[in-house]
Amino acid sequence: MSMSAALHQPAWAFPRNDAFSFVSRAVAQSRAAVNCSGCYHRKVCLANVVPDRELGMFDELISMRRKLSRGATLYRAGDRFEALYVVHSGGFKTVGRLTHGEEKITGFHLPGELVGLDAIDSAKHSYEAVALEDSEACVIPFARLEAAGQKFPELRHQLFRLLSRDISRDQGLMLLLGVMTAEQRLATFLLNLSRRYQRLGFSPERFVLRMTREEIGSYLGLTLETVSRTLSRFQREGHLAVRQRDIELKNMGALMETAGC
Amino acid sequence: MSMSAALHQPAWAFPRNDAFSFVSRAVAQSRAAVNCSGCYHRKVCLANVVPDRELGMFDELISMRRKLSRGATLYRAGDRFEALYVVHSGGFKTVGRLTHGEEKITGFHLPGELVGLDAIDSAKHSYEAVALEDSEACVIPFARLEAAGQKFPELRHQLFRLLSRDISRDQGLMLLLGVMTAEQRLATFLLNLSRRYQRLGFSPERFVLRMTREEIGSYLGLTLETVSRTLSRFQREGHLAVRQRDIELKNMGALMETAGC
DNA sequence: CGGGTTGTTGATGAGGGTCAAACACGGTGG
DNA sequence: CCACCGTGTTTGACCCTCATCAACAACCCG
Repeated sequence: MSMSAALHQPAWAFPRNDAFSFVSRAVAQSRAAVNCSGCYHRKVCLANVVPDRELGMFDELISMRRKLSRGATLYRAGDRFEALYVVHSGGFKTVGRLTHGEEKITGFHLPGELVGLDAIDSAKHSYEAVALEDSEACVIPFARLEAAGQKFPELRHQLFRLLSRDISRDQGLMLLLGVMTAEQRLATFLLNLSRRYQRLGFSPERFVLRMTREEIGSYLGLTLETVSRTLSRFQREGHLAVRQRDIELKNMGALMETAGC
Repeated sequence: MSMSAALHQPAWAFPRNDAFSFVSRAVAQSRAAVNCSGCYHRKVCLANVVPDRELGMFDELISMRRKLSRGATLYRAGDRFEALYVVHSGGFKTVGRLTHGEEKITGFHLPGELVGLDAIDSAKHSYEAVALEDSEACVIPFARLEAAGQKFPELRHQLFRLLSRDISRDQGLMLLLGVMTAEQRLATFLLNLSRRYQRLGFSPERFVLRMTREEIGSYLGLTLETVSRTLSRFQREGHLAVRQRDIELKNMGALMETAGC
């Protein structure tokens, strides 16, 4: 598992909210300037199945990029499903609501990841996607994407794979919620984040959590207090160092041990 | 919500294991005699997007039907992904395993439902599918299905929808596992089963559980004792009558109340 | 610099897990 | 036919993890 060569600067050093947004700075504020060919994420995104020379096709597919400030919603439960979204910068959470009002976060989504797949079936969103910080999302009208799939079998297959991956991911989370202790859940969560940051070219050992303890707790089926206490315990045991949202994993082996993988 | 006209006899009266297998009796034991046009389930199955006169296409698509006796596995974790399965008779559970050996059931699958969607991404099954009782599953080679999708946009769209539906389902279960009490989980579970039986033309009020308390517990993130106790409590409160695996929901309203939907 | 949000830590208790005993039911074989 | 066994279920007693309530500290931003 080699450190990505793309890691020019320590993620640790990034001020909050800048860890990813430097990418978007480069493409400026315009909503129209969507250009997959030059996108920093094209290798980890939906577009990565298309050979570079055909990336122009995506520039037509992706009509625009939406900018959302922290707390703004990409879509709400009940909204008509019209498009999928690829996180371009920042990050999102998807939130499910039980009719009684209790909320639970069902996923965190980093750049390059696809959001909104659950709504294809009923043509309505049943969850809500909220920006964890100032973020950008590329809008992919689903009808157009499906049509493009007609011409590009590779793209179609990739879509199937991404849907399938979401199912696997959710089933993993179900396992976590069903059988793991608080320690195991948190260790698993941190290691998962670590892998995803690494995939994006950041340090897998040091990163900035872009969600609150409460949000982590909601995702893991724990209270914020338990999250905080468990983090403290991990720190006491030397597995990691945590200061606010800055995390340094000092002993990934031990974390894997406690995570049970 | 009208009772289905297909309900000729009370599900209650069926001896165990016969609730669904009468269907398969009719098609005999042969592995080759797969014929969607005459299938009892064609209206609730993948095939339902294709007009009746084109159902013949499916008879070529679905190469065979596998017969499995109780406890037999349809596929194992690690198996190469080659086909999806539609439950034809009986029922299946999908089981996930944490490396440490702890198991958790991630889903129960009744006739007409699709199994194996999680494996498209990695081309390997990461879970295991086991027959809950003597069962049959139609085998749909995925490569062929994808190819057929090229010609039938309706079919392709339906596939996307089914994948998406699985995601929704899993996210619902995550909510359940993350925030619900034991009572809420069990009530939700029973109501969900009820709906699915109704969809198949059986009574939504009286049915036979085809899984053990332990399996229910595993699915809901509870122990078998808690499942048993909670069922007893529901019975004491008059919400249902339970004798072994025979369940009669006597007060669906109250159950919905406690389920919180 | 102050008020709001977020995070830490402690004390207490409840929901549900664990362990244990006994029962119900469906075979199986004498 | 009944004794026997194994699996599945019920119920009780006890205990542990994590939720709840509460106070306080740290940080952030205008």
